[in-house]
Amino acid sequence: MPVTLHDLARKLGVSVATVSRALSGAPGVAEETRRRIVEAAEAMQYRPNVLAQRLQKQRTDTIGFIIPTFGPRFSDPFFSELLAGIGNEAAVHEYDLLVSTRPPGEEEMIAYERMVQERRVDGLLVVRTRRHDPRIEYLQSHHFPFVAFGRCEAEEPFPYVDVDGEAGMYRLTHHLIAKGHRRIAYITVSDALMFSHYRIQGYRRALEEAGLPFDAELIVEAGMSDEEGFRAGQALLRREPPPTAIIAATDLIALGVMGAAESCGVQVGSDLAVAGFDDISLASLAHPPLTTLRQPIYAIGQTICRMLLERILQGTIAEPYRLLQPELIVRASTDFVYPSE
Amino acid sequence: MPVTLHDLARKLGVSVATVSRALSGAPGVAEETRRRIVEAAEAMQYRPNVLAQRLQKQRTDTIGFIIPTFGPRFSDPFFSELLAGIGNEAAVHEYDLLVSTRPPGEEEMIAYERMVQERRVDGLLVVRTRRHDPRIEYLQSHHFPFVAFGRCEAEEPFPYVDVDGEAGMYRLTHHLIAKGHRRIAYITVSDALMFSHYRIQGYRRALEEAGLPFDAELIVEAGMSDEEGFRAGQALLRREPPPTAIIAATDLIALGVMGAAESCGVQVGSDLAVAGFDDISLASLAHPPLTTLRQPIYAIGQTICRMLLERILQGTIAEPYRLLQPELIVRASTDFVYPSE
DNA sequence: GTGAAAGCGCTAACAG
DNA sequence: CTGTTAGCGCTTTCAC
Repeated sequence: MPVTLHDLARKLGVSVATVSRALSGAPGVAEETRRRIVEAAEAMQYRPNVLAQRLQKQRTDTIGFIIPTFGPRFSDPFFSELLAGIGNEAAVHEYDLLVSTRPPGEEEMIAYERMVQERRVDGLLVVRTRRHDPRIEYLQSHHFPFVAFGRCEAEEPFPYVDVDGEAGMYRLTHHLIAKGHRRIAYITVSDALMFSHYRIQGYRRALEEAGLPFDAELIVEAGMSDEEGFRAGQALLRREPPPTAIIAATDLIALGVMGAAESCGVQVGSDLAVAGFDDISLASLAHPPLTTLRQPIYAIGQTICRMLLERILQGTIAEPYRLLQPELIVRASTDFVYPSE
Repeated sequence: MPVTLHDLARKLGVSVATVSRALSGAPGVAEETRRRIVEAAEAMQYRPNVLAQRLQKQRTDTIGFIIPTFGPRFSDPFFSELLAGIGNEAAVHEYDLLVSTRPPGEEEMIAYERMVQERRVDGLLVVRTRRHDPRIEYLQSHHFPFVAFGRCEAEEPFPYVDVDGEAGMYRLTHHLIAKGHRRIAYITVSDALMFSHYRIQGYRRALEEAGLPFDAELIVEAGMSDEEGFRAGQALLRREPPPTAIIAATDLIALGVMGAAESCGVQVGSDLAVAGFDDISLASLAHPPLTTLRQPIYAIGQTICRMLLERILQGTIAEPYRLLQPELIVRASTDFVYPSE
């Protein structure tokens, strides 16, 4: 049986109120009394019952993070780093982090409703936003504190951190054009995902500005895995004539493309340029190393967590809209000049 | 202001006890009364306050998972899949999952003490066990429910799921020997990690049984990242004579080794065999595809979670010690015969 | 400076 | 079958 405030109070011959005050550092306790209480608490190994504290305070001291869609073979190198950033930041502020998945076969919104309506958490982090995002609409309509990683096409503004995928892909495409490429293919993921929507726009803008035709044959949509990238890459390499460069919406997909090139006997880094987005750690170790756009995932995790705590604790966020610029990392997979036709 | 049991009771002219019973499905409520209550609850959008329920029941309905050591650039493709398994299983049983990291600069045990002593969770999942594991000793001494992924050299037995790394590496090494290799190098990680300890033992046993000498020159210790694998691979390839095969303790390391081979102009799949352990999704897409030992990570996550819930709910676990056999997946990185000397 | 007492919202024993 | 009551362990007025 754990020691309670009551036990301590009885032992010391004071009231529970005094003990509570002394331990919480509230004013109005004689220094001498406080000392005695703190000492006894130490000696008796007193630990507050967080459940009781929470019920009384009507706060959970917990933030929530609902992991976006999940299959058995979900594997995202990206995700662990984001979680590390969030988790560490939460821990620093002594907040618990509740992680939830959508149980197999369950509606996604149910997880959100549980969190919000049953008040399991004080605030939520939303990631991988969609253009029209019911989660965000729901949270807004319930005035529930949240911060998103990613923007979305919502009526009301909301606090977010995002990486400027449009600008990033623009610069990357521009880089490829400067290297002499004219047939630049693009592997996109679902346009319903906000980041995907922005990224492909950057690609299109760069083509336009360079006066290059937009060729629907060179656009393929794939799922967000290396396996899917492999398939999409193969499909693109069968085009006639084939592209001389392939941009993938994510590094994971780009790694799949490199596998596909290998399987087709195409040499990445001389016959074909390949580039991705994210700069996962494997990008620099691929053969050849992969050109990509780096986003500071760990720092983003920290930032969205800190912003959410700001919102919860102070009711407002000093700098609620943050758009970060990704850094173009040119590596051997694109660092060669393609001979002009 | 959310609707409480009290509000409902007053509205319906019954007592809170009756409402509580009706909603929880407890016996002893007239069918007609129950119907009225359930209807009203629905209509008024009643949601139980989980904090109050927990305080009263003295259970948190939450399990905890403390993520092992974490740097800013922590990135483990492996980990997201494990978390998916755990999270989905917890959700199915309506348990919350509390994920905690060790805040930067804090002792690891502090996170465990918080969880246990402040009763934030009903049980814990421990992963990446160490030979001598203070976390496990601590949990045992406090009689706190937990299940581990991995064994350890503890006095008292404890429930775990593990993959037989010794047997796996034995079979893999045997496979390489059968392919004609005689100089088989091994990249290990810290021997303090239980899985690492077992894996290298399988390698040694296979060498012994084949009558091959054990050459300390061919063993290198590395950290658990692709970058470290790259460095270790380079070091091994500089040996004189170099190994004809390299086994890495993990796939991530093996991928780094393949990068190193590339950088040294060594052809993996003909000059050099490389193999790993885990079967992460990138293994099959490497160039050439990587031979490895597959462990069913998602299923392991589900299983340790289910076992923990069994322990919490029933006090005991039907099958508390589970040792799974990894599956040897032979791919092109080792699937060639090395000419005998 | 300290104590008594009233809850936070819920469950469960005990009566009726 | 239903209501009354007593907590779960803590914080926080309000008196003294």
